[in-house]
Amino acid sequence: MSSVRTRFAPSPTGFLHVGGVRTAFYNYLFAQHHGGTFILRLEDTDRERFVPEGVGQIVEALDWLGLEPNEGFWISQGQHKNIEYIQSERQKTGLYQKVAEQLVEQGLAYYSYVTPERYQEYKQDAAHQPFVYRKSMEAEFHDGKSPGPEGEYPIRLDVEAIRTEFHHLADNGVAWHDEIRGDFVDNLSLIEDFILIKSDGFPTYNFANVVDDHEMQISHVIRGDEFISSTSKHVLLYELFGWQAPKFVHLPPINGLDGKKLSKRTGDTNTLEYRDKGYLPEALLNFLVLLGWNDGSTQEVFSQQELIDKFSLDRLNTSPAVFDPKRLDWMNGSYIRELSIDALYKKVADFWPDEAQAADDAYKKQVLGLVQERLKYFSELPELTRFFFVDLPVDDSLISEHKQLKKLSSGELRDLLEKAKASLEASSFTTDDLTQKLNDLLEQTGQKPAVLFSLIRIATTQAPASPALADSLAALGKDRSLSRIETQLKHLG
RNA sequence: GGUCCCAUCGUCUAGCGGUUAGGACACCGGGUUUUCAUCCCGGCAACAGGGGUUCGAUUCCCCUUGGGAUCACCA
Repeated sequence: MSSVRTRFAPSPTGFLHVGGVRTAFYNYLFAQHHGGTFILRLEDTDRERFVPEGVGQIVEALDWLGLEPNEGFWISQGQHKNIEYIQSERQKTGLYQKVAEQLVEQGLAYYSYVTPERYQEYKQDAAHQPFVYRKSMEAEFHDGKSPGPEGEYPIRLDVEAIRTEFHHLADNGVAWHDEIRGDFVDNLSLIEDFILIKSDGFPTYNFANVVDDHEMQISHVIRGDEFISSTSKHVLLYELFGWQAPKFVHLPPINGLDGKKLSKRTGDTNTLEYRDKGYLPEALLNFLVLLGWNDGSTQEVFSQQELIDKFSLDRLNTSPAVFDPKRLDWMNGSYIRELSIDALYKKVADFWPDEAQAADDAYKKQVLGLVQERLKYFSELPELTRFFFVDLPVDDSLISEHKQLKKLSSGELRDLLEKAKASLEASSFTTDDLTQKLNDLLEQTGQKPAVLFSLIRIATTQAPASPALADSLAALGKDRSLSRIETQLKHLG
């Protein structure tokens, strides 16, 4: 077993963001590539922003994507599994409190009396200058009470104390290495006395993250680059505890088309919306993996196994990528086209138009086969196939706006349709025979396909677009095709 | 404002000192006996700017500009 252990550690403050999916996937691929372990940990220490449904939504999305962890929290049949990977559960064991109090005993951390409000005032006063909070500022806030057992006051790290006790940190600063961005170093004077345990007894991200990554023996922390600036805090903690820090990889952000952070306006951000619109998870993943990674070749479409085989940190990009929905559509369409009809049929089960309810499987499969190549995502299915299941009202604009047909008089149109009707009445309505009959009709009328076929197509579908004419007619069948031509004829008067 | 990150076609990207700067998406033409799509062919389109280093910079260094992150009892 490889010693590579990665983790995805979302916060249930809402749904799973597609940007988070890319992060999860990179963690997953890296672990799989090395035969390592991919872990899911829930970071729910912020009880104020906690969204109860968030937990289920995150797992639902990961499950849909097939990113089940090798280890860690999961929900199976409504049951929460491995809750020891949930930080709020871990907090109940007193784990974080114990570690923090050890630091207090060592004189490296202290109970802090400053209120958030007063802290903000301090900051305001320090406008335009760097502001770092220090223990020496505590004196004026001490109300004489001693800290209660419930953690009435938060615990802060005492950086000044660290400076005097850890000379190498005082001299060299806190240094760390990012696997794709190189070396970083922060002077201790830049690191403020940050909070380890909040006054509600829950650990902060900066603290819990370190304790848990160490306990869970995480080898590689692959996360968004918004954490670059707080990594020195984490590394400082590892140094204090004498723990070996994991390797760090900070991913660039994913932006929307407007160059700003991906938002509702530039594309859906909720992963489950992609499922509901009918995107294939493997296509979404393939699209996302290329937003910041490539194998150096011109290959665009990768199977999951290929990605596992080829994924490596050194091919990761450091610059931001823009999420282009059109490229996703292309990717999804290409995945859809690769599917067998039977496989595709199973996947689109929930996307048929209401009118298809009564249709049998064989017919729906036939229709599906005709639209497969033009389907970009499944929720397009109704508009693409409705006319196969129900007679649509005659739409005059289809003819009046047709660049060739609009030149013909209704008499000429009627004449053509009558001939078509007569010809089709003699057809067995197999695709081959229909093709034959249609070709004969071309000769008989002396018309161009653009005119004749368009007219028949419009009369029989009443749709702006449809699959190849002979195929569509064969699927519709003789009765339906002829009756629709009849309807169009009557409409032309 | 302090600290930090980033910078090749509109978009995703290849490039790791010498290339006609390549591919893909999108877009625009053309072809495949109608439309839309698929597929095929073709086209449009980029090294942010300025200094260095070098025989030679898209590539290495610095500055400028632009974009972004962070400066919470959020993660």
